[in-house]
Amino acid sequence: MTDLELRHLAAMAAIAEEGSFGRAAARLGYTQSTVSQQIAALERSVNGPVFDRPGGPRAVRLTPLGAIVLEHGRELLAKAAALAEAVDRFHAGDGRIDIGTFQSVSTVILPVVVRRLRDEHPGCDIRLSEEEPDTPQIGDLDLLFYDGPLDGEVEYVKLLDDPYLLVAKHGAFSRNAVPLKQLDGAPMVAWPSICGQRRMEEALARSDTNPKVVFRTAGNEMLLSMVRAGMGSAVLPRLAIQAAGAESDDRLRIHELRPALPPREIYLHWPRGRTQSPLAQRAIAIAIEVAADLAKKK
Amino acid sequence: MTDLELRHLAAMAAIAEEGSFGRAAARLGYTQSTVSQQIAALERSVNGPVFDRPGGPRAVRLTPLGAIVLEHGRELLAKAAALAEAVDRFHAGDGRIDIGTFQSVSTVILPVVVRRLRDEHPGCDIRLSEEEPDTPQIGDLDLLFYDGPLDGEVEYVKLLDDPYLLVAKHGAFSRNAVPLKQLDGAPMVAWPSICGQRRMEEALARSDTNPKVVFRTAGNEMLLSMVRAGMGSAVLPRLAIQAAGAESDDRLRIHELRPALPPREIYLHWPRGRTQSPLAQRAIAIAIEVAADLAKKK
DNA sequence: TCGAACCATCGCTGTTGGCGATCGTGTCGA
DNA sequence: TCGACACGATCGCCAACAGCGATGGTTCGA
Repeated sequence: MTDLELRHLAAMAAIAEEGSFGRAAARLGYTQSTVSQQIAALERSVNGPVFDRPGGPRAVRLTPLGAIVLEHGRELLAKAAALAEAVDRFHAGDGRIDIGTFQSVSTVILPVVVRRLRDEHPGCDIRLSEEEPDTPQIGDLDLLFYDGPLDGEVEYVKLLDDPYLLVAKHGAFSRNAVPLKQLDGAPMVAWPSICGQRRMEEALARSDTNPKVVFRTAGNEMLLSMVRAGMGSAVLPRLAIQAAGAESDDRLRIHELRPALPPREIYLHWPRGRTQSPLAQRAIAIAIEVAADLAKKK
Repeated sequence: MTDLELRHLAAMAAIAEEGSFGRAAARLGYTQSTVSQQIAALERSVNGPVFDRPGGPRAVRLTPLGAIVLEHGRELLAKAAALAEAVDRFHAGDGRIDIGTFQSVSTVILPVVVRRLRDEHPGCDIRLSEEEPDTPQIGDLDLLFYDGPLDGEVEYVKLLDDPYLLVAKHGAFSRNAVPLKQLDGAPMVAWPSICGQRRMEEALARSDTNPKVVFRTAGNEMLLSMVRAGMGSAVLPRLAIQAAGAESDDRLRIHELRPALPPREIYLHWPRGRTQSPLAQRAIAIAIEVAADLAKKK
């Protein structure tokens, strides 16, 4: 079964269409004798003749066995062509890519990356999944955004530093730059304490600043509403603030912190030692570009 | 596209299932180095790695490209297996056969042949076609029954001689053997004058015997009804008489003719120079057997 | 009867498929 | 930390084979 060769089937199909070994050979770029031997080999492997050769200038003709072989053979050739085309598409950058992200990490970067990827490769199949917050694992993902470097079988790049800023109700703080200490005991709304959020709060604590967190949610809109309502202020990464449109809201004011907190770092991870698809490689490149643009625009 | 080989895909599938080049090699009956080279060749033809080799005792793993190749590859292998199975079935005698017959030629033989063929090969696809009476051609048929040998690109065997007998109303003729001359001017019912029928009537004429044909039809039942009704007698081949059940009808009597007319000869034809399917070969053999049995039973 | 258009076959050659042996490498246990 | 594995990659070798050109055998048509 595995001793039949696609080459032979292709020759057979060509002969069936041309009606002659010689013309088929010319079409395929072979010699007549080669094609003759190919068919002989094919006939050996199906254990019977596939063409009747009437002799003389009359066209060869499929035998009943030949009809069966060719019928299936054409399907095989079609599948082989489909495979070749799929491989070409893959190399051209189409295909599937699985991207993971944790919570709201990169609500700004990821959408831009996805859009540019779709623009470049309209046929590609981009799958996003928001991972559970407790187990940062690459798993079967091609790419994973996370606010910090991960351990294990991964490689990564730091995409950018995302500085923490204070969002407060307009008038709550008079200066543009707010001393950290001023937040000690102050009412705050915040993200759930996972990952980077926990690191940030630990950094606050190391500066003897312990705000009173009165509400936690992962929803940025909700947080800003709470700030506007006077529940408290919020310490958020700049990208999250921009994405939520807090800058253009007159009721809110963005302050820097003094001293500045260590910024949230957004990392892009991918499995180490695994061959990346061209699509994934492109996605990494795009993500780095987009991050660089964001960092430049400050 | 045509440079990929089923062998390589089979190796790839085995590796994907075994998780190791070596185990796959053992399963396929190859050496590890051979399998390694097969995959190398495959990777050359798809222009990229299909497995990541982590090194050490860890299992190899499909790359994204490999996943695509294997996905299509499995289909290819399945198609190849289907081809092999179809070929096997063909050699076992299943398959399609087109049988042609002219008018009522072999109303006895053909049904028996078909029944035995179906019994031997329940999966076979037997197609019968009754041809137009004016153009005896083999065309694309595998087998053709005809009452006489045909010219052209055919081979044939004579299956049997089918003697012409006289069917008359009981009491119309006193003797068992009726002299031909007695039919001269006598009323007769007969088949349409085609093929063997015309030959038979010409033989009558050569003996200066010109019956008066009062009715023609290809329907044997109809003919016998006419005979019973006293319209005339009928000269028919023995097989047709037996098939119509005239022998067991008290109102009818079967007579021999003196001298006997040259018998109807039933021939089986098949295209010359074309390879026959095993099924067709078997059908020919069966037809010859059946005809011999009929001739023996007289 | 010859020529033309076929396919089969033969000898040859460069390539390749498969093998055994060896090497490099990563993992895991002592 | 360091061998002892368990892998796949690679090398050299040999037999097999694919493809080629030339030749031969058939069949049909002029």
